[in-house]
Amino acid sequence: MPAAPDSISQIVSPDEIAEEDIVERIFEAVVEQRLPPGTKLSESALCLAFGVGRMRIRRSLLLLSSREVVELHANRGAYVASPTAKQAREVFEARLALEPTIARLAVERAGAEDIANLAAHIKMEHSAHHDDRRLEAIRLSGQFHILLAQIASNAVMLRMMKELVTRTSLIIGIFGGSSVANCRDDDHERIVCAFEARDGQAAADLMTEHLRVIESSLELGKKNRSAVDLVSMFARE
Amino acid sequence: MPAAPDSISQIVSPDEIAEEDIVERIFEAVVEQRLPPGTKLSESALCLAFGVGRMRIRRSLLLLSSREVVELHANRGAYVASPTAKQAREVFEARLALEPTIARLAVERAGAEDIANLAAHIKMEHSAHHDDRRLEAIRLSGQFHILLAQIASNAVMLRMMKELVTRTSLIIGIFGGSSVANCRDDDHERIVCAFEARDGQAAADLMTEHLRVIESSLELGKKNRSAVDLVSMFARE
DNA sequence: TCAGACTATTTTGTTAACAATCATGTCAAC
DNA sequence: GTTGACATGATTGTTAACAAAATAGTCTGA
Repeated sequence: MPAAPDSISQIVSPDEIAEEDIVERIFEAVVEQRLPPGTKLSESALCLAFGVGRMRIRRSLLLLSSREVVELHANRGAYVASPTAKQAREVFEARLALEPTIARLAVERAGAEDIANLAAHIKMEHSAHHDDRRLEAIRLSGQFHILLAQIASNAVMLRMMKELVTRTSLIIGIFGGSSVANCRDDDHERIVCAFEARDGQAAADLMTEHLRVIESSLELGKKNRSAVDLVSMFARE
Repeated sequence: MPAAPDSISQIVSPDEIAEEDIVERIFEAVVEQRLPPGTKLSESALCLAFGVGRMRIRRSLLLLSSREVVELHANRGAYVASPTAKQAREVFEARLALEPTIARLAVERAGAEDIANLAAHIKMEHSAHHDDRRLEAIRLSGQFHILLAQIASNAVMLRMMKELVTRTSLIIGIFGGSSVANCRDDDHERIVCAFEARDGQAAADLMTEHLRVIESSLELGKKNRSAVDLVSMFARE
């Protein structure tokens, strides 16, 4: 019998973490490239890490796999996904279909506060980039695109974008040539300028160009990493 | 010791159904409106229906909820989702962002066989509509949009479209005025004509118009069905 | 020294029993 | 007769033990 059932209206019990949060946390870790492609995600380790039972971890991994951020191999466990070149092209094709529209909608619907947030975000990106805080820079770079989807106020597209941004981090981890950072924040700045000018079409066009630049900076059609990599690595000529 | 481990390369054991198949089956049932919004999906019933254990049903329901086709209420079970008007607008906004691009890509990539399949599909739609096989007509109508995504050869967008088409069926079930069938198959026919003319831009434009017509035929901004419905239903004026 | 088979341990997958919550129906009191 | 509390039944959520698979390690034999 509960002593004081006064305001138990907290949605979740305070000491337990929901699987949605676990999914979100792993998404973040992948975006920041703290979890590189192919990393094994053993159940026991995750149980320890999050302090929850195996069932909850199992459900979280299933959700992650349904978003194609982790691969589930039967009887062998869960691994951070390693997108193929084909999948990489598909992800960018989807982003090119979605994000210009998102940018246009976001411009139409942005309030003064939203634009202020965007400006502040750009500043944070700049300073992170300037101070060589690489992890933070990567995280903010992805977050910018999420922020646009939030301003566009469309939950469906927001969810899609979270998945696509996360997978893009994996793609950059695999196919990103050594020099490639993530997004050039100059591009982001120009997009914010389009916001301040209230020019939706310009924002959409800039976004299209931005995505094209990122994709073309990748070395698709090259290594697959792992199996094939070894073959070519030791090929004699 | 296996007697003949010769070609056990069947991916799944033959007598057991995978949760992916269960998800697919329920998707189909929702598309065909055999599972109306709000239908309770009790675990025991589904266990009986698919002849599998509770765990697999549980996982399937989790996957379905992550696609927003079923709602999971804690301690109360799973129900077929009842999209709100807001969600309906978001779904159509996402479709308007994705499907014109999909149509254009599909035209670019369609082989002779694909176009033949599309023509055959239109015929089936016509005959189903003519013979008043309503269930079949609805199913084919949604299938047309999936077929385009398949021809576009983009797994990411194909998965998104399966979700959006399924949710659209729920939306039509709730907000579709009495007269609204699903898609007018004339629209589909015109899109196939654009394929035969190899005119990607025309296909994209026709798709945009097609989606706008469907959305505008809905009665959004009206009933929510269920709770609110009762209030207004018994309101004295 | 290396290859192959065998054993042991770890890790994943499944099942079943248990606990908790919610819905239904009943009964008493006003 | 209606409202409230109460008890019962059914359904969901969780835990723990068990089974199966895969990996790692060891040993034997060329």
